[in-house]
Amino acid sequence: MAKDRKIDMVILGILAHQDSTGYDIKKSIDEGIRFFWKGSFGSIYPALTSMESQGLVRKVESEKEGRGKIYYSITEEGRDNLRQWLTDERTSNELRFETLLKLFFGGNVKPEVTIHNIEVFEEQIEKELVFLKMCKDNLSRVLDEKDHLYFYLTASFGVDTCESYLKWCKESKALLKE
Amino acid sequence: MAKDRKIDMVILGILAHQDSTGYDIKKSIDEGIRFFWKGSFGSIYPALTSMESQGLVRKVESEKEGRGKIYYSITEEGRDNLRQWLTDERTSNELRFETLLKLFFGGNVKPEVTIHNIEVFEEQIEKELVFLKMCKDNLSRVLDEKDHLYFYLTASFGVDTCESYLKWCKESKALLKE
DNA sequence: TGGCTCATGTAATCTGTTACATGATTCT
DNA sequence: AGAATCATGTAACAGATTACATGAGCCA
Repeated sequence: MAKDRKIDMVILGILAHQDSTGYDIKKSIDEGIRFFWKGSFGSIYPALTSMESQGLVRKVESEKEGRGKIYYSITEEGRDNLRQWLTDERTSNELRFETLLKLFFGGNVKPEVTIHNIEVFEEQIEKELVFLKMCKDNLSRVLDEKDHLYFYLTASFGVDTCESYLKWCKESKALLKE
Repeated sequence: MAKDRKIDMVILGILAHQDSTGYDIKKSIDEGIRFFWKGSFGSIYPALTSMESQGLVRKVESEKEGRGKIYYSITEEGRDNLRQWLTDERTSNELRFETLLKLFFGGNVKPEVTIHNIEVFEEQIEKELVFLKMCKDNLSRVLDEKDHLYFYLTASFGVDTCESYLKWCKESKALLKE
């Protein structure tokens, strides 16, 4: 049984879609799931090494001696592992919003400080929303490919959530300005 | 300058509202901010010890030799630290939703598996929503006390967000059932 | 030639969780 | 008396980030 390390599952999921280098994996994370997951080189490379020794992934022989670039491919055992995790009901969902922490403790500073904090949050979310809408839009045009419906639903979640955040920001600022 | 450890700020924020024991702090976290923040005894007690040696909190002389129970109080330096953090624009907001990860990689299993995962998520959120609505409701009746408006806004964020999640769940399940 | 991005990897460190150990107090 | 909850604390470990070290390939 594989460890419960989530980065392993992220990597397996990405490799199940297409062979990738560690560098590619980092990009896939940053571009595809950054709204709800992060990953650094410092976790990706060691994970690849340990997963190779477990037989979950394997190095693809670099054609034309691509030198330096190391592509990884998922093995059948890796796919089994991935499916097992996907089927497992135990799922942890965590929010870690420092903005909400600062809001909760807002009574210790002037209301303007909290209003400003909300505005900073608002700007972050507005940027994220632009990005997510673009993803959703692009995906809506290629829904014929199997995996894309899932990518689309994920992007939709992000869009809906961000819009809900922004609505709350406006209402809260109004309440604080009273 | 204090470390950037977030648990320290959580503790300072709670102590700014009222003197507490480590045990109380854990309860406050679980009851007040669990929607977006977690904390365990294993992080709270060591943090209290180190913050005392930094002069950010101090032990309250336990009247009547309360034996065993150790109340902490925030110091002026602690308050300064808290306000400094509240005023600092740098704020990290992170989602870590395993459910979305499983959704994103849903192409590797039958649609029913993903639908079921969404349903599990839905149930979690429904429970959380009941709790958050209760908090919001209670707080709406005591908005006269200074800090309560901030608690109320935080609970509102939770309610709005959960409702948005639930709407998305319904729509996504419908799409997947096609 | 200089700078940017591509690309891999390691070491130090941080932060926190889990599990355990221990015992007091309160409720039934 | 026994169970549940209150209460504090430690040790082992997990999981990840940051900064660093290193160097290739490409473009202007």
